[in-house]
Amino acid sequence: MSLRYALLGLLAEEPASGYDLTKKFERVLQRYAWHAQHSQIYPELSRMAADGLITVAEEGARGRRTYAITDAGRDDLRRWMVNPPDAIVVRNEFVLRLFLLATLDPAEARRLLEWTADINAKQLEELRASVAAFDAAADPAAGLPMQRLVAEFGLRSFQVLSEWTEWAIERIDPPQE
Amino acid sequence: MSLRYALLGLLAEEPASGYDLTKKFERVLQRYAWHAQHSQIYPELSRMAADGLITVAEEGARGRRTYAITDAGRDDLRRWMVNPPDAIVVRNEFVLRLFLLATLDPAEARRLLEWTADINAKQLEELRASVAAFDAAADPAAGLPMQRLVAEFGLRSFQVLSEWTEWAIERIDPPQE
DNA sequence: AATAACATGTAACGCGTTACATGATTAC
DNA sequence: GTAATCATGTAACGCGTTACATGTTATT
Repeated sequence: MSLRYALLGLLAEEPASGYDLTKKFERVLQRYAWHAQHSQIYPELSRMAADGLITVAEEGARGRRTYAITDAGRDDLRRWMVNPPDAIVVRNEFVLRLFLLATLDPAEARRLLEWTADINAKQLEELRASVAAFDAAADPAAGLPMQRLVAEFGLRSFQVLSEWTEWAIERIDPPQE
Repeated sequence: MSLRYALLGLLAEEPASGYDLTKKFERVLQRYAWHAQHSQIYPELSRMAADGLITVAEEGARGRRTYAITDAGRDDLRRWMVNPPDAIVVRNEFVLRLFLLATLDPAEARRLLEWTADINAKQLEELRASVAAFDAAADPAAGLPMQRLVAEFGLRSFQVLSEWTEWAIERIDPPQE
């Protein structure tokens, strides 16, 4: 059911088409929170419309259908948001590899960590740039919007992974080649 | 296919039964890396045995079957470990709620963050205790084993979430009740 | 004797991925 | 005119969850 609430949450910010939502998943949610492809999104939007959680707000060119959240949808979303489950369940193939690092020999483990550090550094740089652009444009008198709070969480998470990989590489057996 | 490699990885450390593996998932992997229940684990073990990646090493009381990884299994696992995908895909319902925090009013968002901080603090304490016990028993002359490296990643991740929730709560609109 | 923990199995259903399929509009 | 992007849809298959189902061994 998480897909449904991810979609509802995005539609709570602004109306969007299945195509728009697919792009948002790719650009943002996939790396941190949730993933879905268009083949899953389109049928789910139809079901959500049938359930009265969203409505077609506009029909555009190329069969584009822009959906908007309804009051019933907002209610449903709110209920889900304030009733989190008590167990945290995560699926992260990348972290799974970290857990199984001990099954590699030190040289290979080192290489995997270096790869990790690499792609992480790239993602951190991207996020840093977009946050900097946002901060430059923002009104310093106003409070931080929620989106900025979450971006901060992203920054700090990348930062930790970056520091940890450096720390771990230093501690792996063959200290240098 | 990640389930298969999670199981192979655990069996690479030591032989285990489906029951043992189910417990390991619950205790360790679920929170950070991967999740599976016994109903998924038992059939997968049968398939892995049929594919020659593991073998029944021992049959015990109550129909217990202890599996051990084979050389073919180690090869397969190694191949998977050193060939990570280039996109990071994460499913984390908890982080999804953080992304959708903006859909709640400030008071509710604050409550959700406080709940987050709470369960996070508990998990951090548990991990801290088990790491402290491990460090006390470890030989200071030997290098840190991989498992200790990963535990460090867990500690730092919890630490970041803890600091961030505190930071975010301070920045949410109604500064106090 | 009862309860908890150990131990495995499977059927039904729902969620998620891959692949196939089609067509319109925009930019070069 | 042709390639890229926009835009949607669905079938087949594989992965994951829930629920049902059964029996053994250890502890109190």
